[in-house]
Amino acid sequence: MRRRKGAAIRHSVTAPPPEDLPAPDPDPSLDSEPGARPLRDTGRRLHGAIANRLGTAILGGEYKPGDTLSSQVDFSEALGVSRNAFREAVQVLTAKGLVESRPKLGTRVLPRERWNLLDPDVLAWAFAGEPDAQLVRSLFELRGIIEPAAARLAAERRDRDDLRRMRDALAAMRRHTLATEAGRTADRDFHDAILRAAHNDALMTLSAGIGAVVRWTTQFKQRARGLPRNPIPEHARVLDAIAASDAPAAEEAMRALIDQALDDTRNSMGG
Amino acid sequence: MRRRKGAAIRHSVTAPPPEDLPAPDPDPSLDSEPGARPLRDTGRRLHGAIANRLGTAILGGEYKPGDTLSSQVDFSEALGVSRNAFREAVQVLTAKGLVESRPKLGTRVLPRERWNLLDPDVLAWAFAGEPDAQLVRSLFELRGIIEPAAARLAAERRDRDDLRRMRDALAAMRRHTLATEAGRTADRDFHDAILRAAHNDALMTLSAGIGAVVRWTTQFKQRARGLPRNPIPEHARVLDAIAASDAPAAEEAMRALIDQALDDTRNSMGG
DNA sequence: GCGAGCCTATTAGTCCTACTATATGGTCAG
DNA sequence: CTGACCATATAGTAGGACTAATAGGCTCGC
Repeated sequence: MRRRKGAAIRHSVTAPPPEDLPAPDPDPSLDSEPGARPLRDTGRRLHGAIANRLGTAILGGEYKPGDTLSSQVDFSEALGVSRNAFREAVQVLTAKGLVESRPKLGTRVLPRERWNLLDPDVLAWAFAGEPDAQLVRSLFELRGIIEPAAARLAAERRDRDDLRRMRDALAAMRRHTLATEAGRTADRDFHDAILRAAHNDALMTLSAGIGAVVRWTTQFKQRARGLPRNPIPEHARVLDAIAASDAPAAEEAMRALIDQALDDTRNSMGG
Repeated sequence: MRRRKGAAIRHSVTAPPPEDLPAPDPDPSLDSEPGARPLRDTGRRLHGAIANRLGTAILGGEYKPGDTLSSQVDFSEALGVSRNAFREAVQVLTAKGLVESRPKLGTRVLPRERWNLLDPDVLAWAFAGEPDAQLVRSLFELRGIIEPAAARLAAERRDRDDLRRMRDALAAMRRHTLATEAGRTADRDFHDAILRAAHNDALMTLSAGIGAVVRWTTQFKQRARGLPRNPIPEHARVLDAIAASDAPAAEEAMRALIDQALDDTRNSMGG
């Protein structure tokens, strides 16, 4: 009886005390009825799964800034997890600036400007539901600021490894197309390689966030229209300029690339 | 019948480590050595204080990427806190990309590129000790990319409130100087107001990080030399351009401002 | 001798329960 | 009306017990 697939959250396999809780949910001892709340699929560790759920709920607007969550006792009980696991999830959200907890006041959702929108997890939560058009626009604008500058720096500082990474990624983009998951990953790798090639730790930190944006918006474009435009030539132009150490050309090529992507995204979102 | 705790002793009132006495830890062998470490001053809540301590230790190079921390049982015991509080601190660090925990492997410090360097807390930890010159350079480079672009956008989009915030901040900078804490706060507020005036959520998120950099580096400059240069005229030029909706001038003025700040910082760091 | 696979020891993960600290809001004395 | 104080709700901390995952050693078959 060791292997209990995904169903049971309770650890105690021995029969729980019969009357210790009213338990509206039929605490599945052996039936894997996920009707209530899976809660495990969202992440491997339990507190991570809870953080994911809360995070997507907040980013999805289910809880708005200023709202107060149910008390930790009630909420953890409602989820069927220990208060401990729930608290650790809250710590994660707190660390990302989404909520704030104080005794007697409870746990409240912070105003948007406190959110760490560029945190990879937060971005993933933001794109878990329908992406907010306003947010996508903001992120593209940020890309339009960061990436051309990064391309310029990359043209000045790239080393052999940087170029290899970029070439590999571009080749992978050619092989698979952006219609495939592998292709989108390659696209993200390409942009990531450029950020790395700038040899700037602060920029590299943004890579995770920008990579997420690249990936999600690309997927979104694909879903909306057929194959918008072939993005390979634009990418190749950026690569060539960086390989040639032509900083102004690299910056300009990257700007063109992003403008095109923004244009396609705008069309597919009707904005 | 596993939990038969009925006979548990009713929490003896004899407090084990009472208040004023710092409770000389019997065995300060492992990770914490001097018994007189308050551990509460670093943050209001205990797990926050632990996170601060660990974060500064990691950012300060005390633990290097790949290192494994002592086991949670040992470490929490060495700190004299419950494993619970310690675990919550670890969750915070995990959320910021500093460490990763897995059973049997323990808690390991992640490679630098996984760190959320732009997280305000992480930046604070980075500047808690001697700032790494390389990191400061990276952050200034990022400022040089972000802030001129933000100033350009601000010139196009600023509203009445934005201008008021900027004017107030500049006035406060004039009143107090950068030699005072209030003056540095005003400096940060000025830059923050510009980021806000760009009306871009993603940029606003960077405001917290950039604000921290502004503040810390300014303080550092002050400590190193007397009064380097009067930065007010440069700031005023930026404000004027934004007020006049002159986007190119705003961008250029901001670029000049940052170049000057970078120059001063470089001189004071000998880099 | 050597590799596949079981075994074990270690460590994080989860749960439970009880208690403390903090902040709000209402109450009562002055 | 005002201020101090108490009641209450909620997060914070503690410590103990059990579970799950897994690296590394050990056994055993080949």
